[in-house]
Amino acid sequence: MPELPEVETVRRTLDDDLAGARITRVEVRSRDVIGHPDVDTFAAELAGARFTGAGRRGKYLLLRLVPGPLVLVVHLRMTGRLVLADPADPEPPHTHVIFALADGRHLRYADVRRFGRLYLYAAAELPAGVVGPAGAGGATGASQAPRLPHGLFNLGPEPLGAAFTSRWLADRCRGRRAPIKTVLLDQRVVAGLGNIYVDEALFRARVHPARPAGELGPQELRRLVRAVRAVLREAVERRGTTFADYVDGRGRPGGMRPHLAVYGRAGEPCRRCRAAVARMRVAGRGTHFCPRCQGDPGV
DNA sequence: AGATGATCCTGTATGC
DNA sequence: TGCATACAGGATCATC
Repeated sequence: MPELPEVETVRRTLDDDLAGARITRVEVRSRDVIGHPDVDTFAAELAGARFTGAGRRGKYLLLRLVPGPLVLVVHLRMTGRLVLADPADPEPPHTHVIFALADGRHLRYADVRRFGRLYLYAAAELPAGVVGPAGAGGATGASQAPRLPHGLFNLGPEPLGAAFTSRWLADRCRGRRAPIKTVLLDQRVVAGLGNIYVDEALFRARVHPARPAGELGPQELRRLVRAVRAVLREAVERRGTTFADYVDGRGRPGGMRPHLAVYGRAGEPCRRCRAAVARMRVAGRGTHFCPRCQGDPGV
């Protein structure tokens, strides 16, 4: 499942490999993977455009192009893959979009479950810089942001950036009885965490995933912010986690999986205390944790 | 208003 | 052995 480290790894590979490449033709085989605008406009606007660089916001990949400037926004969701390949290479199953490049290569979008989406925007339509926090401190209460087309317009701070602080997190947790895991998975709170790294961060911070968010103390929140940063930094360094589907822009799997402490390790010994890693359901998600290191959910 | 559940989708794993 | 069902999950939408 591509989360921030996986998307960042794809970004880096494509930023290196795609810069300067010009699109000659766009073939959309599955119309439902194009989220905006309509398919014909999407294909027509991109034909002839040239890639200038790759960015990322949360789990969204942002491929910049000229003229326009345009931004091709890609969300891989669960099983999406964006891979640059030689057309002679065997095509992955469930290939839905092909960008033929002037140099002969193909950028392919494949997605078994077809949950992922591709969007095309004029750069001017996208929020400038960091979208999430309104800047002014203590802006409690109603965030009067209107409901916008999709999540990209309503993202919280980057977890590896300066705006993601224990104070920010504390403000989002105050008074909430929802499990802390639910809060951390909310992309409006912090942009880029998914099921794997949330479980890993909670383990590193020694916080039980089902703890009501409003009951966490300042020290726990500080630990959590540090743990989120540490986990994501290490995962980026190891180029992401591959279970079944994830590969980077060159088709290579990530190297983080053997280093995960709890995710996917139910029944195996905790790396810290040797107690069996447990699995439960929190916020409708499979949740992995160490019952000894991460204490009680309640109180 | 905040939280929960259904929805999308298909490969893989489990159950009988 | 084979078929049927459960499960995985990010984000969105409907419904408490």
